[in-house]
Amino acid sequence: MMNRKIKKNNKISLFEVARAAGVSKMTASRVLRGEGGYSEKTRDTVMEKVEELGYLPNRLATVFAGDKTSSFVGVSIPDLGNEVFTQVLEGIDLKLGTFGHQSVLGLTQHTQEQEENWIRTVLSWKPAGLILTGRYHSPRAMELLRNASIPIVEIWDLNSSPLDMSVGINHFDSGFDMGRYLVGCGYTKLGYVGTSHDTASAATTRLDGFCKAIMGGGGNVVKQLCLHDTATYYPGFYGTEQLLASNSDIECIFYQNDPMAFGGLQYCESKGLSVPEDIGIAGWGDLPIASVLKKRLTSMHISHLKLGQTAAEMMMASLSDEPVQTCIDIGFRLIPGSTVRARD
Amino acid sequence: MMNRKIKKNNKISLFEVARAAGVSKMTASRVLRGEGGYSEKTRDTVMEKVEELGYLPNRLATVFAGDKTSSFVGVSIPDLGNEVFTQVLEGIDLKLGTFGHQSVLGLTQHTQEQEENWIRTVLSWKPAGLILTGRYHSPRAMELLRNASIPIVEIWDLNSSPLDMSVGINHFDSGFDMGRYLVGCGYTKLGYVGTSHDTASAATTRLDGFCKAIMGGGGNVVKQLCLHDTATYYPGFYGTEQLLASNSDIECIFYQNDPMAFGGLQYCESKGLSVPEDIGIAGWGDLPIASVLKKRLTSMHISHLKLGQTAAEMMMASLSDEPVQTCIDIGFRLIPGSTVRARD
DNA sequence: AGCCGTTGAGTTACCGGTAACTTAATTGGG
DNA sequence: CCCAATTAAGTTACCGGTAACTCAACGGCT
Repeated sequence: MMNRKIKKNNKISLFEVARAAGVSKMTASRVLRGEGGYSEKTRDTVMEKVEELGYLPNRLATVFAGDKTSSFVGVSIPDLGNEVFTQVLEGIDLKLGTFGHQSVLGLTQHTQEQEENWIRTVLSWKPAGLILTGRYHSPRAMELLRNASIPIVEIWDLNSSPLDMSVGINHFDSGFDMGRYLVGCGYTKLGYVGTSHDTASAATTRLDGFCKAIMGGGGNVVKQLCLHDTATYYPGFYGTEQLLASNSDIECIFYQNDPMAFGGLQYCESKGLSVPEDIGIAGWGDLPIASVLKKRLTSMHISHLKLGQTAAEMMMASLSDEPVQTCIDIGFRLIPGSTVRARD
Repeated sequence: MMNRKIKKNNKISLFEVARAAGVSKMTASRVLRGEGGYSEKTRDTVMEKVEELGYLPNRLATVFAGDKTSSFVGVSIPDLGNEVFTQVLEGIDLKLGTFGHQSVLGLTQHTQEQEENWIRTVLSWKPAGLILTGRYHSPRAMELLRNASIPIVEIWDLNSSPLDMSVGINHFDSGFDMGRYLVGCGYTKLGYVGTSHDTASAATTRLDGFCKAIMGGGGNVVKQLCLHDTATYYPGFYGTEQLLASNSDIECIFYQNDPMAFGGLQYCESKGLSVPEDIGIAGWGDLPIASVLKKRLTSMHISHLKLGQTAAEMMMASLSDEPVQTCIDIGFRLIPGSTVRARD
């Protein structure tokens, strides 16, 4: 460790710079902010000393002094094991970066309790704004958010009456459309494999929409399997095994996302089941892996990166008091693929 | 937008709480920090008012006042498109969270310039420490880091003479071991597909180790393909196509990571090439996708999550002045798999 | 010459906590 | 019963910037 002691030495604050340059703190401050009100000679002297002393501004002081907000944006994401969210996060962070803002990460692990704790903590740092995944928050969190009086973007799950702003897709509709499509393909006995064990989640909303479409189309969602696991490859694999073991008459399976669907595909292949002849497989999210499969995976395309970027843009617009559309639907697009029967 | 105006109203600072409770700011401060030096009655009154007024402490002020560091830890990661890094980041953030610290994210996009800019910005927030991916930083970044006098953990690429602390693996050795293993399988004409176009990267170091082992074993790395793309599925697919188009005699391909290797597998399957009969495929990283493939992918296992957690633990230990091992090797384990020929 | 506007500064106060010190009230021991 | 030790507070100053104000010097114009 090389820390601690040095601290007292390298306390190069604006004052030290100003003294070295033979001016007052205020003048140095003005130079650094390019505010004007100083001669060229003074500016050069100050900048020279800044360089010489290796002065690093203390933004804490700036924010604190001005009683303004920082250039932090708090970003909460359920987890990073799900590629969907990492893409969204990447979109957010890169876009925020272009505006000189930083993301403070919060992994909620799909619990409102963790989210609430994180919100409380991050608010104490006076962030410029918050970007939250999902529309469901604990009552206390809601109160904190309402009192925070900073811009808030709720992403992922489109929210027609957001706390402040919202961008995402209508998950119910996306599930519904997939259901309707599969019904149109002639399937009547469907199954579902996912991991959400929570009514307040987008995946559950998709499932609701899916079921409605199936029922409405005269089909039946024979079994909905919600595993206690993360939504990735292997749970898709063994979830499929479980599903088919108890309900061998299922004709087609809808998965929470593409990695799970891929796990299902692999299970089918390992058991000699042909897709789509013996069983149909439909994913959700249209993730990069789909690009290399020999059969195009039936899925639902969402522009994750764009979603994140849009969230960041809304945040920035709101911070600069530009007019902002409070609710943006990113939309989705069904990828017919060839892992389900062709439509009649 | 519901922001701005309210701000002036809800400026509930410690002073307001203290006044409401009929005590001084200092007493309220003591109560909140549980420092002692107050009666039970006073404590109850203060806590009641805190609750009633919805007081949220301003940590900016605390940090600023004490001239101490915050509970932020800056975490730089090349990108989030690579599952390897998202797992590391998840490990870091979850572990930091248990210590009440937050991650400030920085995506460097594999450039030292971006890293340097991010370091400068994040340092101005007086973070408690920094966790950086990689051992290569720009000269100015190095200077900033040395002067920062906060704990720094360099991860991913093990660094025997780190700035402060380091945790990761020896990439050269991991590449070497893979090379030696493949030579042992009887391969003499090897190929490589990756995306690093940068000498200062762990992937390049792996490739160096790989080449050394192959050469030393009497084999030959016929072609090294470094695409200008992100290291995921599709580049693995078309990279394989390119590689085989120009060098059809290659017997085995080593990939920068598992997703690329999977892309390669898919390419081979699409062309009717049998793996490992016609061509050998070796990945790196042992990512979740490997768990569902019908043939175990030959790869190199690294505990990404543990790497992240260890980094966070080292950081926390250093912050609490506990003795810390400055250099931790997380190690790797070769997964023989069955996508390369069996050893003689 | 006298006046005023502009330029290039400096001064003061403050943001919201906390360290360090002081002070008043209560308790306890000899 | 009085003085010392303890408890439960209050006061002051400060962290590092910046807003808002003040001030001096200069030059151009009538």
